[in-house]
Amino acid sequence: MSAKRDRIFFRLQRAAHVLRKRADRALLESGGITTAQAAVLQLAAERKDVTQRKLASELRQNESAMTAMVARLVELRLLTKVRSTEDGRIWALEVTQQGDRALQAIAAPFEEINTMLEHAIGVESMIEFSEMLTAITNDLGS
Amino acid sequence: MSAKRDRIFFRLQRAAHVLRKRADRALLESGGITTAQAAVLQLAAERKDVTQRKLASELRQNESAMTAMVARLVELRLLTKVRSTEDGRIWALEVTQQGDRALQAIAAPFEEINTMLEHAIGVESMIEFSEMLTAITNDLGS
DNA sequence: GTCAATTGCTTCACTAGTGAAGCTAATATA
DNA sequence: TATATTAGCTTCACTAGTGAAGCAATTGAC
Repeated sequence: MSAKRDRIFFRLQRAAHVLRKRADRALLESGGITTAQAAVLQLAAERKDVTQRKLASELRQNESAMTAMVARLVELRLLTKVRSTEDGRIWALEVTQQGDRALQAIAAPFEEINTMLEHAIGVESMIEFSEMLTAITNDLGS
Repeated sequence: MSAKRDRIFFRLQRAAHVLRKRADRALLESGGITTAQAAVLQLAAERKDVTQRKLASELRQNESAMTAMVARLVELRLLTKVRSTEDGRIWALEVTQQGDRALQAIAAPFEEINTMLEHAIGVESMIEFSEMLTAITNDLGS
């Protein structure tokens, strides 16, 4: 009984892990970036005036994780980091052309992954599934 | 459209991450172990003759991950690792009393986490949710 | 029975995260 | 207008994973 309930947690972790492993391989091959890097780049590309703090809170991570991630992305020349003129604590982050190209390169393979996901859980259950995940994030998020 | 589909992947990752973070804090406080360590210890406790290879494949991880994880667990005196007499490549793993105690100590807080999970997604949807996750693991698992 | 292939594990360099402590710039408060 | 507080970021030591390359023990093919 308890054994079975325990399993839900691990089942979720395992599914997420398996999926990420797959996606990482696909994205690395096509665009040279990981899913974690893609998440940050995508947020930085679509939002204006992103700070590391905002990225961290959106991704439910520590600010220290963003420091490291942004450093890697800058090193890879996918992102630039310039001190803001308005606030001396903030970094103005911007996706480079190379960053944009990487995002474009992963679009198709990412679609494929999502199609596989859709297929696995059934198209008609997608919305419900999505809502469950959002509920978990909202209820358990810190 | 594509933007919305992308999000499913990240939603799953975010939910898993949030959940793990919570559980790690709870288990560390009560039993001094992480969820990843709990997963390995629990498998080692309930199965007989586990090898690192079997653990790795069950958890969908690399064997190198198990080498490191088992080393940490041995260091923490939660697991013992003795060369098998039948096969000189295999390690006979065994959960120590301290390991058993840790597993007992996390049982209740783990139940709590699962209750919160159940609450978030709705009790009546648990089986369906569980099946979706299993489907993902099976379909996408390497 | 020998030798090639396979199995089980390890090592290495790497990404990606946590949480605690600390530093500097900006903002309130008195 | 000082000064205390807060906000944004960084550093550090750590866990936890990947994937490639390699090594020793076992097994299979002839």
